[in-house]
Amino acid sequence: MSNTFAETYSEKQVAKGEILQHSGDTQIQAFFVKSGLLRSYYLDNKGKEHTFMFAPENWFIMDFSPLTNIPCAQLTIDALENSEIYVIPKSLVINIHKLPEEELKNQIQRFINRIGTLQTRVVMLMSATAEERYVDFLKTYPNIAQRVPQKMIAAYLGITPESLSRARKKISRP
Amino acid sequence: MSNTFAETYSEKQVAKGEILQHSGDTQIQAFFVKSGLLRSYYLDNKGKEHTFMFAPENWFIMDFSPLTNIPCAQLTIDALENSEIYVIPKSLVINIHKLPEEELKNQIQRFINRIGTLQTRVVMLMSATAEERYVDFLKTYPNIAQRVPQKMIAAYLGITPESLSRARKKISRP
DNA sequence: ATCCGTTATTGACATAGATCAATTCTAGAC
DNA sequence: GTCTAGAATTGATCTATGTCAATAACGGAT
Repeated sequence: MSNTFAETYSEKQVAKGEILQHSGDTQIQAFFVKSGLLRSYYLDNKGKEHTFMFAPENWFIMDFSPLTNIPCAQLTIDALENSEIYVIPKSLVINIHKLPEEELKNQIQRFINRIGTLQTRVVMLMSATAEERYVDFLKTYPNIAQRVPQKMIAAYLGITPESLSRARKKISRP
Repeated sequence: MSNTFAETYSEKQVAKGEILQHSGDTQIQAFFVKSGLLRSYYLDNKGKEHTFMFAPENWFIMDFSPLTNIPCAQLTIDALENSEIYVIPKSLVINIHKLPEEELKNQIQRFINRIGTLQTRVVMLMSATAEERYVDFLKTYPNIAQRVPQKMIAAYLGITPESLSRARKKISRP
């Protein structure tokens, strides 16, 4: 990150299990993961957790909905490992046109990448079976699969832990 | 749109059924719908169409994947109605930092809105039943439901036309 | 208005994945 | 090391949604 950018964020250590943002919060921030692993998830009205994304080293994570016409955060963000993070104020995300040109370009590219990732995710959720989605997940996030509990991967794929267990079994000895 | 912005796009009339971008294209553009209705969809390896999005008046539509590390377009974009559109070159999407400040802010907000919309879509696909997703669709896009064939709505919701037909029946007389 | 091809509906049946319940496994606390 | 709570696996069902097939309803072209 550029120096100018660095002036505006704050550094923070978070312990495994710590919650950085609650669903319903109106104050929101973005988080950049220097080391460790964060996660965002959606808690549905039946009390079920749905993993929205994992953020390992060098990833940004934030809930964009409060920047649109939705008033408060839909997602909860927590730490799956002890992590070193940068906390980036919302104003810096909204007013990125005030960033130095280099950082502005980076931020725009990050937006585009996020849109691309979500596009692929939507397409996968609509067209692929649970097993195919799991294989795709392994390919896309090879280093994450070992670091998070399987039930959270299942919650990312939109299936139950039981179904994921069966899919894994089927893949290991087909 | 600002005048400066206007210098760079071209206007175009497209007839219903016309294809503006094929999956596999390496040359990509963004389209702004002045009047009419465009659609983007993903064709899976079983030959099934999955509606990615609808773009009625005043919407932008484009396939972002070729702006990430994916080399060519994953989506096909076509016209569901005779439409008047602006064709926006890729360079203008990538180099938005060269836009006048006002238009830059608008474009950033559009990116954020798109991310927010996709976030909600992913959450819905993972946590809601087919019927719930349909009800949500009607609420979110009330004016589109009447204008597009139901099979395309089904393809947007990730269900079959048959299932949508049954869901509709159930809603009309529960 | 009439045709014809596409779209929507309906029914019967199949299946992926969910749910519930019972073990087994594992990692952290002591 | 041993305990213990949560995580993962496995088995037996259940259910939402898909598939296949047949009919009905549109809607554009002539």
